[in-house]
Amino acid sequence: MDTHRTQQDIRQHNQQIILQSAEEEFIRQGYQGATMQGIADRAGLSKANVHYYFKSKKNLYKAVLTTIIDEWNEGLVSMTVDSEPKEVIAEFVRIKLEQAFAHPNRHKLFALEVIGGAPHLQNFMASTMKQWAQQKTAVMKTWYEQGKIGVDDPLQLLILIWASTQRYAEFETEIVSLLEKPHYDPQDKKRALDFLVPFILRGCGLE
Amino acid sequence: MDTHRTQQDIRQHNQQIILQSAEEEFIRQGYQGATMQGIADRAGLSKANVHYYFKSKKNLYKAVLTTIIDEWNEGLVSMTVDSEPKEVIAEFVRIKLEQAFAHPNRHKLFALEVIGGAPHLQNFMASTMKQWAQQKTAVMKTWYEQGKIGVDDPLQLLILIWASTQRYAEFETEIVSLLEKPHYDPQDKKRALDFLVPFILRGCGLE
DNA sequence: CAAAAACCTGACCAAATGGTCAACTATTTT
DNA sequence: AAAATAGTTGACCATTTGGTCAGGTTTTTG
Repeated sequence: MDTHRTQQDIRQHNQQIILQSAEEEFIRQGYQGATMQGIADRAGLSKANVHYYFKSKKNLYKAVLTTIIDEWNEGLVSMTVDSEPKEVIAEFVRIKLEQAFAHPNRHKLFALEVIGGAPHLQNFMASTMKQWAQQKTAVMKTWYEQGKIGVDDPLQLLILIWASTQRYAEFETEIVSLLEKPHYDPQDKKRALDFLVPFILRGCGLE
Repeated sequence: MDTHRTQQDIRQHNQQIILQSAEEEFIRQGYQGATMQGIADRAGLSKANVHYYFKSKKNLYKAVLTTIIDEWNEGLVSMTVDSEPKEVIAEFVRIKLEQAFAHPNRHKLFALEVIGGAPHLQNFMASTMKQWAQQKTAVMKTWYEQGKIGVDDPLQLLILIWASTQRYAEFETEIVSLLEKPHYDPQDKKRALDFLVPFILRGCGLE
């Protein structure tokens, strides 16, 4: 039918569909369990063709992980000593929850990596993530000292916010089962948001 | 040296060391990635001997999962309409956090299963866990209607408590990295507890 | 103490899988 | 339009791995 796809289109399309297929296979089967054949089938390509775009399984896996890490910086709340804590924290929870519902698979794969000891993420966690966390906790510590917030251990707060938002992505299977639905519907994100934001603000002694 | 181990001792010891080795291998490598040879090596037994005790890899994996599910019921807080919400919730958080620090591997494996779609846990999640959650949320709903608690969506609260406590087990790698330590030390559990209990109680509008 | 039962293992297989490559087709360039 | 470049694939291979089994050793039983 469309006999005239440019090579650019072909390349872009195939690379993307392979990455997406790989992401799902890696989540469902784990790194070792996922097969190049399975990824190829899901993508509707031949196994050899997948190898044409990604030299090896490890190479493909790293490409998938890179996508995830690149996304990590999206929508990071700017947080300074002069910001209004209530606004910043609420916005942070909102963004994290948005991401969790928008890209559950990426959160799942990230979680799989961390649980398995983060063999491919050590560099990222030891540098980017650690620095980011240290900067944020320093600001929050100042807030505490100025009496603007009721939490004296900001790292614990950060862990709780990550945990409570990302949970909706990582444990989708469990939560959806408890909700007795096959999938999330838009209301579920709203329910989570309407619960989490006030709850966390109260926890912080705000509002 | 100890030439006179009874067969009962041998059996018990080997089964246990195999289960423990398998648990670690399954976490580190995933189900497919874990090899019977690797499990045998870690246990200090021959591969054939592992097969002597557990007929197949799938069989061994199910045995490991069963251990985890059996433990699930340990220390479940009794929660009735007449209980004092503040006490019950604080105790629940305490127990969950205790379990997370005491058995991180089991939480990790459970999480791996759920993230991967819970192929081996569907029965458990659809029956035991769902019924338990429904019973607890019903009680909390009554608390809310009686004005004893400031949370109107108990399931969200349950999810948050699970998420924020189990996180310390599942994401041990990440948290330990942020703490700049090789392992948790006893103070870390205390820090988590001292943060979480008051935070969650405030979130619930208690205290 | 000898027969039975339980425990243990090296050697071996069939199946699955990551990866390669020569040859083929489609697109782009000159 | 033909040469060059990029995309595609079936067939093939080396390696790994779950699982088996005959025959061995140790413990228990009568």
